[in-house]
Amino acid sequence: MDIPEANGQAAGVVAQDAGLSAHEALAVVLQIRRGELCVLLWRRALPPCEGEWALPGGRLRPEESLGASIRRQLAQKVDVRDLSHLEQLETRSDPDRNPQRRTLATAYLGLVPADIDPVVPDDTRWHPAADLPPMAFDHASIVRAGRRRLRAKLSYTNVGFALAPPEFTMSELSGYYRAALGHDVAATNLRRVLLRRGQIEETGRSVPSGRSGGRPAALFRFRSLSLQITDAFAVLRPPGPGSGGL
Amino acid sequence: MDIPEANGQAAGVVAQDAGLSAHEALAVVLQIRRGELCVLLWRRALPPCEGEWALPGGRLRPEESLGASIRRQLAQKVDVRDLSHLEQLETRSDPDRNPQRRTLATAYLGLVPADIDPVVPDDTRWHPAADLPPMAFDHASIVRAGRRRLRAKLSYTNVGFALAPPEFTMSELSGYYRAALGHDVAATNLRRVLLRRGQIEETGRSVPSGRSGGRPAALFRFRSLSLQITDAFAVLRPPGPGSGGL
DNA sequence: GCAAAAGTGTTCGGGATACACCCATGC
DNA sequence: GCATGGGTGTATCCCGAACACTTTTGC
Repeated sequence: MDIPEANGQAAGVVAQDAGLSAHEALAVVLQIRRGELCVLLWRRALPPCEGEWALPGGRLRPEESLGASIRRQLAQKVDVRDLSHLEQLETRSDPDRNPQRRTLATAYLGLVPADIDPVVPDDTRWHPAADLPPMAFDHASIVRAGRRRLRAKLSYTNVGFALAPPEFTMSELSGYYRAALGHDVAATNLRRVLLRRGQIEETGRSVPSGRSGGRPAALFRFRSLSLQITDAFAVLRPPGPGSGGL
Repeated sequence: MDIPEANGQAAGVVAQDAGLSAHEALAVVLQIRRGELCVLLWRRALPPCEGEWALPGGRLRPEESLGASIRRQLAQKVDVRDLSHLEQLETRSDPDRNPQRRTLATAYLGLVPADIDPVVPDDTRWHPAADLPPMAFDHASIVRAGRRRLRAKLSYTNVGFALAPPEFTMSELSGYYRAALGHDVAATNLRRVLLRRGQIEETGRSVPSGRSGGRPAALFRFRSLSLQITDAFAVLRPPGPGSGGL
C-alpha cells in the first residue's frame, strides 16, 4: 500500500517545491465494547514505528475528498456500513510528526454502535481508549482528541444515537454514557433529560425481565440518526421570552 | 505569489500519482469594528474568481506547519502581533472546490482585539461578517463556520479576551459580545457571569464619565490571555458533591 | 436638583441531580 | 410475598435573565 521509499522521496522533493505535500486521512473509530470505550488500531509490521499501534487510514487519492478517502480506507478494516457517525477532527501538520517524510494527516472521528461486532483483519484490534498501547507517530494524542470530542458532544448533541443500537433500554443507554464519559450516569435522570430534549422516544415495546425478576424495561430509540445540536447556547442565550430566557 | 499555471499543472499531475496534493492555509480573521463583527478579505485581481473576495492565506511551504504557514501569510495582510488568538477550524477537501486545480485548504480562525486598527494592503478590506460580498471558491461558507465557532466558544470559554482590548468597561465588553453573538447582552449580568467564572477581574481603575454625566465605569481585564474552558460539561456532569452536581 | 450611566440586590424560572417511593415481574 | 430492577414524583440547588433600586458623576 505504501509507495516505495525512493519513489516517495524523489517525488516529494520535486513536488514540495510546487507547494505539494503528502496527505493522509486517519480515523479514531470508537465503540463501546463490554462496557468500555474502545478504539480500533492496527499493528505496524514495518518501520517506521514497527510493532507500534496506529490509526487506520492512509494516503489521499487525487480525486477523492478526505471524507470519501477515510471511508474507503476504513472499508479495509471494518464494514463501512457499521459506521453510525463520522466527523472531521483536525489536521496535524508538524513537519516532524513523521520522521521519515513530511506528511499531513487529517483525523476523523468514527463511531460504531455497541450491538455489532465487525470482523477485523488479523493485524487489527480494539483497545481500551483509556489505556492505549505504545502508539506510532502522534496517533495517541489524536485518539485523546477524539475522546474529548465525543465526551463534549454527548453533553450538547444527540450523538448518543451513534453509540447505541437501534433500540435499547435506559439502563443499557446509561451504560454507554458511563463508558464514554468515564463517570456514572443515572438512568433515571438520563431518561428525563433525553426525553425533554426530544432526543429519544419510546418504541412502545419492552424487554421481558431477567431470571431474577424485576419490572420489564421499556425500549427506546433515538428520534434522529443524524447529528443534531439539542442544547445550544448553554449560556449567553438570546434575550426575550420564547428564546429560552425568563 | 502564485506558481504559474503550466508549472503548477505539470507538477500536480506527476505528484498526485505519488499521493501528493496542493495544500493551502486560510484564515477567517475577525474583529469587532464600530460595533460590528467584521472579516478581513482581499479582492482577487486575477482569475479564477477575478474580482471576488477571498480569505487571506496561501500555499503551505515544505518545512512549516499549517499554523506557522498561516501566521507567515497573515503577516502580509496584518501585523501578526495583532492576532490575539488563532485556532484551527477545519480542512476542506472537495475535489471541485477550486475548479482550476485540486487544492486542499485548512482554515483557521484568527481574532484581533477591538482597539487596534491594523494597516492593511490596498487590495484588502474589512467586511461585515453578516453581509458578505461575492466570495471566491467556498470561502463564504468558511467565514460562516468561523463565525459559528466564535459564537459557540463565547458561551463556554474565555475567548472574549481575544475580542476585547487589554482593559475595558463592562458596557464596552457587552458591546463586543452583542456584535459577535448577534443579540443583546446585558452588561449587568455579563459582569456577574464572567466574574463568577473567574474570566475577568477589576483593575481598580476607572474611566471618567462622559460629558453627559453618569457614574464612572470601572475598568476590567481578562485574567488569562490564552483560551480556557470555563464552563465545561453544562449537562451530564460527573455525579457527587464537589463536582458541580448537587 | 436632575439626568445619565454604572453597579447592586432581588426575584424568577429552567434545568439538572439526588433520592424516596411506586410499579411490574419472576420465583 | 418478597426480592429485583424499572419508572415516577419531588426536593434541592445552581445559574442565568430580568428588573427595580442605589450610587456616582456632569451640568
